Amino acid sequence: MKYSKATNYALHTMLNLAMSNSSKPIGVQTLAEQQNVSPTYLSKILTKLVKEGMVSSVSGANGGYSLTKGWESISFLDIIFAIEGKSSLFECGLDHGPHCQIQKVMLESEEKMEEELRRQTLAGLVQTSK
Amino acid sequence: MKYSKATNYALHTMLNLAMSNSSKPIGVQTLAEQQNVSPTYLSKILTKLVKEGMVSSVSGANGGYSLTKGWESISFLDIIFAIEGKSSLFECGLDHGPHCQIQKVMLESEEKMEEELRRQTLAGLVQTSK
DNA sequence: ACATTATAGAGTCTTATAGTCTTTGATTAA
DNA sequence: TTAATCAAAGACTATAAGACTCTATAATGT
Ligand code: SF4
Ligand code: SF4
Repeated sequence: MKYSKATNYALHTMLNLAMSNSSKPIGVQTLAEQQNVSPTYLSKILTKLVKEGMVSSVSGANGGYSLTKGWESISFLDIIFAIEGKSSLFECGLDHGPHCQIQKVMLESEEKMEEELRRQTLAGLVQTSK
Repeated sequence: MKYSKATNYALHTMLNLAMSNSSKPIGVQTLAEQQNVSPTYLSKILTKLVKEGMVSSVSGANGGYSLTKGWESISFLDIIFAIEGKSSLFECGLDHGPHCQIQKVMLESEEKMEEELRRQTLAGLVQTSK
């Protein structure tokens, strides 16, 4: 069980966008160079972030990607969910009702991690990264 | 990113062993029936648990598996680590030193989950499951 | 000896991840 | 209005991981 590389790329890209804070959008070409990843692949990842409303894109010359308003409060969890999906890490298939302790423990522990990931915002990341 | 089915089997098997608490070992055949999984596959999972010292096995007629002494304090995390391995969920490959905030956040959040999984023991599970 | 049961390894099947290539569509600058 | 520039979408391929299966071997009790 590992985070996908796509999640890694997404986190770094969001940090890059947040740091550069230029008014003009940044092209996928540039973003890709900073992480040794192919532009076409990164663009698929960026499209997911756009669909979640964290990033806005503009086509055409001088186009590219930029963070949307309110980016400061985007959390790690938001980014991770955008890429990995929102479903639980533990799924047994069956459902033996509310007395199932296994599920309870697994889900609660996962929730602890998510709480922390929700607490950490892009703004906080930028703050400590520069 | 999901837990593997093997982890699921391992957790259920450990619970089954803990609940049945018979003095005689239980064969993989029996353990497999309780979860609709093939005996040969479950045996591979059990072998991992044996190697971690949580379960002891005896070959031959009337053989099978049983929990080792001190099973009460085995945690969810112990079981999960035995199957999934102990490496971190987030690995970026590179290492940009201690000022890397991305890694810091990811690892700390993971640690929160593990704390909780460490707190939950087999004994506690049995207690609330019967 | 013989039946029973765990262990080990190779081998298969399926699914998910990671990535490429190509086409289309939007936008801007000339 | 045309050409260049960029994102979006989809089909496609490749690699790796997960989820098994099969067979052979070793240990143990009767
Ligand atoms: S006991 Fe709980 S974890 Fe196990 S199969 Fe039933 S619902 Fe799922
Ligand atoms: S910045 Fe941190 S997470 Fe990113 S590659 Fe460097 S060490 Fe890894």
